[in-house]
Amino acid sequence: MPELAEVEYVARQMRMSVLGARIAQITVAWPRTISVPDVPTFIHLLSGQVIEAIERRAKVLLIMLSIDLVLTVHRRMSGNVELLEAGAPPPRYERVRLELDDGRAIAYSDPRKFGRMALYAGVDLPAALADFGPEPLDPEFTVAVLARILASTPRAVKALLLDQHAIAGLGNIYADESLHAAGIHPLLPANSLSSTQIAALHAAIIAVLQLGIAHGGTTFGRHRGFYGEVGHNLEHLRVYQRTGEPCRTCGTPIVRIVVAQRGTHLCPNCQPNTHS
DNA sequence: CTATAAACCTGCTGGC
DNA sequence: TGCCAGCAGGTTTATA
Repeated sequence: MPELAEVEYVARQMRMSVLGARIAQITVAWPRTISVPDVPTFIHLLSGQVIEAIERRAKVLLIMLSIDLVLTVHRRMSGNVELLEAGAPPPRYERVRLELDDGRAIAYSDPRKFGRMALYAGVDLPAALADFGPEPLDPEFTVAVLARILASTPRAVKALLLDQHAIAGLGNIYADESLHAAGIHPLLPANSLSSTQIAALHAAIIAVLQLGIAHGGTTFGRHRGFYGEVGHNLEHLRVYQRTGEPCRTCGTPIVRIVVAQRGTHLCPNCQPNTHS
């Protein structure tokens, strides 16, 4: 769920509502949520910081603070970042809470406890984010860039799309949706795709992500927006979690296979296991 | 380099 | 209704 589209949507919401707010008090209910630095230092450094900007890289939310500090949040499988109005009850599974000096609070909840927060000095941020591939929605992500990534390996194309070192921000949902929209079978070797297929995949990745953002993300399970609301992209998905249901393009039942240890959904008619 | 499995965690679903 | 196995949006690390 929290893939690029979900993180981007929340980042945009945060820009509308918490820029300029000061963090007054920090509570850490599950210490392992904080990967770096240690919890006492984390709390000490964060206290009194003003939220100056909100950005995103891959699936990581970046909260830029005063005094050249950056708070990063990776929600992994089940994390949510939500705004609590003054007096609002905490969400279930709250792991970290940032109380703002205006009475509101930013709550991080995460039932599975996989998500992580970290605090970096600005100078250390580039190194922390260095291993990500290009941003799919950045103008620099051209067909030629995608072609070069695909040509570099014989791995299954779906496995490559999930690899954050290759391309940043795609997860299981949007990888499946991108491949369906492009008419490409997930098991095809990445370096076997035709130039026509590469161009189709490039367009599909961008379209699928932009649609996901426009719909407020895909709530399959527990993704929530910054104001606690569900995203509506689930009803627009064409293959993900639709095993056995008719393809919205041709009516053929959607099939589920396993690729790179991940459930993978495809239309065997729209996504033939061949090139051209 | 590539692939696979396990680990980190808990909740939910489906089968019996 | 109740219990249990298996599965889930992600990433990292160890092993082959």
